[in-house]
Amino acid sequence: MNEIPNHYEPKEIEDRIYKYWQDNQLFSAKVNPAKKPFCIVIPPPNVTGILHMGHALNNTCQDILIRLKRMQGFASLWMPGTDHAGIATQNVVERQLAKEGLKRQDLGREKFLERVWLWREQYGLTIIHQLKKLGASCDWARERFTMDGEYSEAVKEVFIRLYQKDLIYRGNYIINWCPRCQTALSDEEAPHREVEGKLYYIRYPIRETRKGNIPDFIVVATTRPETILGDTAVAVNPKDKRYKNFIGQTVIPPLVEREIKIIADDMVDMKFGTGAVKVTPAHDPNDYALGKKHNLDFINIMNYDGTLNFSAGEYQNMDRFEAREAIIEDLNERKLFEKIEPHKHSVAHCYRCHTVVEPYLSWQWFVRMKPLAKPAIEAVKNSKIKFYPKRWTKVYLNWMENIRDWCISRQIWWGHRIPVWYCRDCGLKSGKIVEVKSGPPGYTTSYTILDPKPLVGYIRPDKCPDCNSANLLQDEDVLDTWFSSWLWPFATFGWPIQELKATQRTQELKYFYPTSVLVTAPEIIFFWVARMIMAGFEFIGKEPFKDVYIHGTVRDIEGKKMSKSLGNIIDPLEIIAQYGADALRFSLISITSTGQDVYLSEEKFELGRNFANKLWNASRFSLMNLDLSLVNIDLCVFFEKEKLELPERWILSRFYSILGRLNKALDNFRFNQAANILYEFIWHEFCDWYLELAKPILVTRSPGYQVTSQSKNTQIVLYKVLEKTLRCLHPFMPFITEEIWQKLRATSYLPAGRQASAGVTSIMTQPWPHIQKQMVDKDVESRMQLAIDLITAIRNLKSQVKLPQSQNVKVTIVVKDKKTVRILDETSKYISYLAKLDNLDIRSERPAGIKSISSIFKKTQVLLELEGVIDIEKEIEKLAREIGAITADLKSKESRLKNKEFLQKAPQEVIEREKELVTVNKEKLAASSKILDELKK
RNA sequence: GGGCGGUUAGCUCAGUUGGUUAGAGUAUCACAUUGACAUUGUGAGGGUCACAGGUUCGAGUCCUGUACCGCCCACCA
Repeated sequence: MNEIPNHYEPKEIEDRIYKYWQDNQLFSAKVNPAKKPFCIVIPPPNVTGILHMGHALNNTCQDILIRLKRMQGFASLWMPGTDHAGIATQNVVERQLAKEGLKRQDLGREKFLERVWLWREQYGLTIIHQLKKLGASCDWARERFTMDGEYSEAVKEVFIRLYQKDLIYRGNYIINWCPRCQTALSDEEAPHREVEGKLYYIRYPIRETRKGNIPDFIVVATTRPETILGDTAVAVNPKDKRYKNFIGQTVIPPLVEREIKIIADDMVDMKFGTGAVKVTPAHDPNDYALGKKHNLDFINIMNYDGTLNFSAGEYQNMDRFEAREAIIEDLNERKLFEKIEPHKHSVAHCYRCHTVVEPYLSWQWFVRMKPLAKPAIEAVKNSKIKFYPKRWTKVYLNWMENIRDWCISRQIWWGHRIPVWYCRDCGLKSGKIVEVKSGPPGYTTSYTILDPKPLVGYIRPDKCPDCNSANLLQDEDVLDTWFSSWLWPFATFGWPIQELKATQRTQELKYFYPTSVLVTAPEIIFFWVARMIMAGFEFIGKEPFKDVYIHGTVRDIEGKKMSKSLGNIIDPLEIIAQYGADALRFSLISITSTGQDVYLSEEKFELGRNFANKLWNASRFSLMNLDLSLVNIDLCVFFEKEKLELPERWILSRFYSILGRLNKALDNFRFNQAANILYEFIWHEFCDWYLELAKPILVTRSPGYQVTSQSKNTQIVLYKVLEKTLRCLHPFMPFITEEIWQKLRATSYLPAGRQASAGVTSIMTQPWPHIQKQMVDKDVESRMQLAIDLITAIRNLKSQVKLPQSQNVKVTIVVKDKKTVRILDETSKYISYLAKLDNLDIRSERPAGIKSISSIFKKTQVLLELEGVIDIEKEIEKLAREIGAITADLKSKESRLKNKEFLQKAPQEVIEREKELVTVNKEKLAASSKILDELKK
């Protein structure tokens, strides 16, 4: 086994192992009535996506669960796929076109879509390859794409069903418009960001003055002066005494040939600005409401691209921000500009291109959300669906209970086209379809359709039911990407086609739905999680998943979100190349506390790398010293644990102790805790103590080597613990555990007959270790712990006198307690070996006249005898300090034990422990004082 | 304006029903080194658990308030 390299080299191993898993279809999950299902649907990454640390964390969590459940005997399915990401993907392809000097309109819709599909074929699977690098054990045969033919049928089906239930409608409302992407956005797609804006105070001249005490203008405050051009009223609060006489007056908005009224409405906040507000119903949601209420005109002043339109008069074709500047200048000239104030406020931005979003009045399709939200609220309230950590429940419910209708139409080309047709003949004739040229000359005509009476269907209708015309026009818009992703947990199983074909697909949906856990980031709760829950109840009648695990956001070391524009990205693939996928996974998981954001820097991956290397070398050591023909799991003879030596019984007990804690942590999605339990066990128990104790038994050349009849047991126990530990670690570090396990498994040692029947073997398909309570022995653990503590105490003493640890010394342990003496008899050989002692003397009294330094540990006193080396003065000083500390501690404990309330109210075991400590401390104190006296002589 | 999270060692963070002397990783220092591993080993130093009150026999942990940092939501003209 000397050919095993003494450093773990992930590069050579990972690709080979991943191929082995795939070649043997180990990720595949099938309906199996004998097993319970466990299913996770992947949050489908965008086809434009490249793997970032957020993905790495997200998918590592999922892979841990999937691999764990697979080992635990579930039919464990991880459903993979990608999202077509309408706006994002269209933007990417448009940028590509721009390099060729083209716009999408130059190609036309069909050709453009061909280009997008081509792009998808070329680059769209990048992220899938990257997930494989990470070790994701998805059932790749099932990979889905939200634009797949089958999936698109599901989207259409859903649209039609909702339309038929009157849960989808078309209407002319103020929506969020991105002038750069030139499409409507949902509220969630237009997040608000705080900006340092300005508040402009502007004078609106009053047409006539009835009473002399009114000045000849009213001042309004606005952050968007360009919208003056669309003003159709000025509003004040009816309770506002300042403006009592203004109500009903006519004013002339600056720069506009128009007369508008001053109206009164409670909505106006008297404390803000001047208490008078300009009303632009076509460009502000509040003003829109006022406009409806007071029957105002709606004047749209803007083109799709954010330039001003013909309603803007001399400002036509100016960009909205240019126009703002120009207008302020002109107002200044006309003495209608009062003042300007800095004003912090939050402004909606496009979530794709970060352009400032414009509230824009337009015809769009909406989903009525209140009825859909009802069962989705119920399900979370009665814990049918649980959030981990719990606090997200409140966030979810708060959003759900205040849900607003969802704008689902997008004015882009890449996506599911809305399955709606209009009649061009009777529509145009009745003036309900208006043709508008929105772009520069030569561009495709776009249609503004005003008539909300569409023909909704699965396929294009032959003719118009009203006028029999075949001249039909399909709605130009496509659906919001999230209108397809919200169907992910069931559309990926072929819904609704499976309803028509009562095939295997139906069974699969029945078997795997509701899925088990959804693992995702908080940013996506509203976009996706909430909507999936609504869709699940609406279309399947059941929740889409039982648990929602929300992990934190990955940030850079300064707490900033990682993003390309900030240049603070740590590329997971580079980390994989440098440290290995296992190191990436383990590091990420260990430093991510449940639900807490992760602050990442590159050196944090050394944790995982070092750990992988440690495990590799511990295994290497084991493989060098194990007789695999003896210890192979299939040949393992039954052994009685009573016949084992203490270290063997100890490590077995420790393993089964941590297994319980590990299971509990995993059940509660405490991944970091689980990882730390394994790290601690492997490094600081298995390697630091057990392997060290096994050396003199296994390694002939080891200094303490002794032939013992126990060596066979040692081998078996070492093998067993290592093999089971590898299984426990496998979900976290799949590659290295498989590689070592295969070496350890050494199938060549299997008898010929067994080899053939064994078939494909992989740690992936091994059972998760079972709890064995009888192996946990707290008494064994405490006996071994005493030895460990004494060894540490001796090493500490050596360090105090600056002796190398390898220096053999004489030690006396003074102990009166008979039970402890017995334990020491059992463990003295381990203590002598690991603490490197020439001689270990166990006595009941401190030998008179020896010069030594000492350490007092519980009831035992450890003396290190070093003729001539001892610095008596220093030792006296140290003892005096110790005596002071013990005395103080004793004092507080004794007073606590005198406190009646403490004795009455504290649990018995706490009181016992305190009493015990008082006795121990008293003995310590006595011993220390005695030594002090002796030394002083 | 509302909600949520954070504040613990120089740094990054654990700490699950309140109970011995508050832990890890990392950095620092000392010592070690030829057979598992320098991606190592053995030790050491380093903390008023943000602050102020309160509940309790007992508070890093529970309650109230304050400060600072961060995030989310809201029709902040």
